[in-house]
Amino acid sequence: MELKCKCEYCDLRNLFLEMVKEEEMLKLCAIKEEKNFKKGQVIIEAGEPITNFVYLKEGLVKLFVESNLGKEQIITFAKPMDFVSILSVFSGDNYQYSVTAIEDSITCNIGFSHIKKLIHSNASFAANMLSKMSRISDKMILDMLEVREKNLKGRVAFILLYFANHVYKELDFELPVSRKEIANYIGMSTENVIRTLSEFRKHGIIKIFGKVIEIVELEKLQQISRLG
Amino acid sequence: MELKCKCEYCDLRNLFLEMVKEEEMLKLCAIKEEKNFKKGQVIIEAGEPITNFVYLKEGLVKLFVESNLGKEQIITFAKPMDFVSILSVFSGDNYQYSVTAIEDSITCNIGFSHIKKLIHSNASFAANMLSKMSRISDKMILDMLEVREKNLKGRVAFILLYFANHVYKELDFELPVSRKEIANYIGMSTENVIRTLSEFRKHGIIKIFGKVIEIVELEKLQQISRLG
DNA sequence: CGCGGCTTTGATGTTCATCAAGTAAAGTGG
DNA sequence: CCACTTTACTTGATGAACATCAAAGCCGCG
Repeated sequence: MELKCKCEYCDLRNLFLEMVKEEEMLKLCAIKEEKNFKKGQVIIEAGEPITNFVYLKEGLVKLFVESNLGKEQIITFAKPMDFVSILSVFSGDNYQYSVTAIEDSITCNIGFSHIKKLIHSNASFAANMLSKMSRISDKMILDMLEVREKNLKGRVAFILLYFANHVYKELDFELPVSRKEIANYIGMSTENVIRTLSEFRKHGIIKIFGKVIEIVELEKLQQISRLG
Repeated sequence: MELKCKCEYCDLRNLFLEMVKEEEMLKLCAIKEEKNFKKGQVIIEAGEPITNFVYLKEGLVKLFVESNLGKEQIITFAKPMDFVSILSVFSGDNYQYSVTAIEDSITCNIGFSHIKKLIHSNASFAANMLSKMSRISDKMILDMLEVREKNLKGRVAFILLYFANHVYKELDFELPVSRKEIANYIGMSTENVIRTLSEFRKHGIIKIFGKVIEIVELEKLQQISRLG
């Protein structure tokens, strides 16, 4: 059988567009645009008008806003198959959050007007979107609450476990973020993030080779995250 | 003209069900159930299976979760016309958050299966829901971030202004929440919330009569909230 | 009336931010 | 490729912000 469109085999299709008929799919496939971003490049700038519906196909990104005094507040990280733009996409005309690649990334962009049309004409698609959005917003809120109730050590342990368990699925990985970015995510100072990492190292809980982290005592780290 | 259903004049209808046709409306009207809750009563318990789609018609409620150690973490407050159940409603089979009345409240409940049917058959309704949900989740997240970047005084000022500006629209109002609940919302200790209120009082920024608060120096309070 | 929860204030200690200073790493222009 | 600049990282010292503990008054409620 001839492959009419690469999208047919794209995981994103299964995750987000499963409710779309063949015919629609081909149309979207023709319209969609893939974009490459180098580590550090801006994908979406808060305040910009929403023109595209953006998925992350490969890589890793951070969502953040700037606080009153220009300090970056990281809301969450997103992996492939996570949304990138979806949260504010339906809420207004402008993006509420900025998105930046923290690893080389590829996005799949679909003109927003097309998605809008789809939603207004295909109830199953809309329902599906609703449920996905709901799950994502739930998760983000629960995550923020979980982080908030922890102390410094607990928060640092939490983010290490996040990368180990949910992103890389290895105990040995290269941190895609700077110490400062960790600080901006967990809401603590950079110095104290570093101090805590050093402390974990001194106690033999982790090993540090620059950006590379190896979790040695997983259970201890989990315990710190739970109780902290 | 004969009034077939009280819902025709309900504000909720305009806000949430505007996309529904007359015929559907009458059906929902017959199905819907209004419930009264006294201050303090539980409306939704986290973990319960989702059976109803719940709006707040009158009153004031708090949404919260229990942290690991049984400590209440308040996520947000909801006024009439705000959602109550909508956030987790589409994300899974169980409520993720608990909801309790902090003032005498009336909810309008619609069996969830009916809403589901509507969403799957009426794309405009689904699209409308999507946009409302998106706005709410955006607002909640931005609020949480805003609170997080403030210090103790800034946070207390923020919540006073929230009640004054968004809930009661008066500078003189009765706090519907205990000091402890304020603490659980802004993520600080009860004692320090009290201390801060006392300090505001000593500085002539507010007056306190038990639960009743009068904001005297609005601009100062706004300044504290901004800079804090 | 008396009990338990809410409120208030003070005293104390911990946690964390900030400041300072130095090293390492990474980008930049010649 | 090297000097230069900038940015990231690290550690220590200090002080501020905040939690916690303790004790007492208050209020509502059975």
